[in-house]
Amino acid sequence: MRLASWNVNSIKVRLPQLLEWLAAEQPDVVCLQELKTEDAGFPRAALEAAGYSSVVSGQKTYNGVAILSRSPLGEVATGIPDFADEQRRVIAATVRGVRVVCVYCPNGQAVGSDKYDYKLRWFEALRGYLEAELKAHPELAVAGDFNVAPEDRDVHDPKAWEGQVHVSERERAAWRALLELGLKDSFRLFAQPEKTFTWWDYRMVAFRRNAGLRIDHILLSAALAERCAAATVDKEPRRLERPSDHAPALVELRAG
DNA sequence: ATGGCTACGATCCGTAGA
Repeated sequence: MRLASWNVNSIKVRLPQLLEWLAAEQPDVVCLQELKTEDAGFPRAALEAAGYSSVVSGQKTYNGVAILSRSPLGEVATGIPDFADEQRRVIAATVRGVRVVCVYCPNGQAVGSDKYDYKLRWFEALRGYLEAELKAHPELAVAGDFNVAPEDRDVHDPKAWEGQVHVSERERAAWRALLELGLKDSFRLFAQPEKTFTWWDYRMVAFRRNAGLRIDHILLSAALAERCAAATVDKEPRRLERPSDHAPALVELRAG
């Protein structure tokens, strides 16, 4: 099973690129973030025609997540249980026995801001949710835009970013708390090229300078990590005209 | 100099992203 995650930064703007990418890469399951549209505006028919069924938790202007799959999607759930949140950031479904949780974690804006506090509370709620999901579903993948660069090697210029939002100690601790549940950062299961990132600012010709962060991740439970044959980042879509500022992350899972 | 794009929904600029 080929599983991907991509923050598309508007499904309406990126649909042509998404369709081309699906045809080229043939992923089985795709977690999408930042749809920026309500469910009614989601291009369900176009994706169906491309061979993908979808489940969506959309929102106007901000946020919005979806899971696409070439196999049937079951046990669909949205949001984090017991965490009241207007923002559509989480959707989960089961595909071929694998529990897939798609997340768009809060940005946090600036350390010390209200949004930063919300980000930390949100991660704590996510941790509790994933702890329960792991117990119910040993084959668990959590894919999305985490808005955390876990280590300095995930940051193009650690000195410039020191203490900033996305790399601050409390955010990294929140990330490590997810790993402590027994989840593995799939990207780090393999030797990787240095300075592999998943996000580059639209400004400052950041992509051409590879001035990026690795903030989009696919976490795997132990049972899935054992079956993981590859974990990569596909920078190609970021090279296109009018790209998303994020690149897709992918994993290859052997049959269980 | 802390900006610089991009998307959105509302105007002809503000909010948010990261």
